[in-house]
Amino acid sequence: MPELPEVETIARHLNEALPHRTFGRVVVSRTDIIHGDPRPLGGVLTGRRILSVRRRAKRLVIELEPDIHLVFHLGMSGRLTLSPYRRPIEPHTHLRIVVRGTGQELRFRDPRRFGGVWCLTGNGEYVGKRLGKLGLEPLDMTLKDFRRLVDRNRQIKALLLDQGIIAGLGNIYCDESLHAAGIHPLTPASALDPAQVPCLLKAIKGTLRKAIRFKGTTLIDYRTADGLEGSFRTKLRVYHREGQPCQTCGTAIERLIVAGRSTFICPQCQA
DNA sequence: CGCATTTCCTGGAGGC
DNA sequence: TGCCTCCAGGAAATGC
Repeated sequence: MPELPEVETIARHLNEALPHRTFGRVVVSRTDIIHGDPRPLGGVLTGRRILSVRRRAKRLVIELEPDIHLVFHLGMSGRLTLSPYRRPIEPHTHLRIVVRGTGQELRFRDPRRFGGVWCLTGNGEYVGKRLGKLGLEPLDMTLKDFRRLVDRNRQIKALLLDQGIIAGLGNIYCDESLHAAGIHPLTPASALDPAQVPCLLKAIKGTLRKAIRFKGTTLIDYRTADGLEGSFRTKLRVYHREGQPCQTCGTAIERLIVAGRSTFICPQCQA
C-alpha cells in the first residue's frame, strides 16, 4: 500500500536515474488507466527530456520539457519500476516507457487498478477522474497549521486519512502515528488535549521520516523502483499485529474498524 | 455543507 | 485438490 514513504522512496530512486534522459517508445496496454491529455501518450512523451522526479502526497510526478507533467498514483497494488527492457513483462503491466540510452524502461503495473496515470500538458486542462484536491504535506506542516486542521469534530483517524486535509498518510502510518502519540483513533479531533496536538504532529513526522529511512513498508505488493522490498515492516508497532504484545506495555494489540478501515491499537497505551 | 458509508478491482487466504 | 466466499484499501461517488 504505497503511502508517502513508499512513494518518496520510489521518487528519490527515479530522480537519481532519470533526469537529463529522454523517453523513447511508449507502450500502453490499458488505455482506461491513462487520464489527462487525450492524445496518444507516445506522441506526447517520446523524444521528451526528463527534468525531475518528485513526490506530492502519494503521487509521483515526472516533469518533462516542455511543461509536461506525468503523474502516477499507485493506488493499492501499483508498482512503478525501472526494469531492463528485455526482462519478461509481468501480468497487469499497463504502461511501459523506454528510457533511451539505459537499456531500461519504466513499467507501471497495477493488478487492482486503483491507481492510474495522468498526463498533464499545458495548463493541465484535461485531468479526468481521481485526481482531486490535496491538503498539506505532512512533513511541511507547522504546529499552527496542524492546530487549525484538527479543530473539527471528526474522528481523528478519519481526519488524518482525508487527503483533502493532510495529503500522504494512509492506513499504516495513521495507526503507527496514533499509537506513538498515545491517542485512540476514535477520539474526536476537537476533543484532543492541547498537549496531545504537538505530540501527534511529532509522531506523524517522526514515523514518516523513519519509514523513509527504511524505504517503506512491504506487506504484499509494494516494491521500490528497483524491485526490492521496503524494510519498515519490522519496525511496525501496531499495524497488522493483532494479538501480538505491545512493545511498550505488553498488552495484546487489538483490531477495530474506523472510517471503514482495519485499525490496530494498543488498548492500554491508546485508552 | 459536512461527514459517514458504499463502491470499484484482483489475488490471496481460509473454509469445507 | 478444487471450489467457494471473504477480505485488503485509496479515494470518488453516493447517502443522509
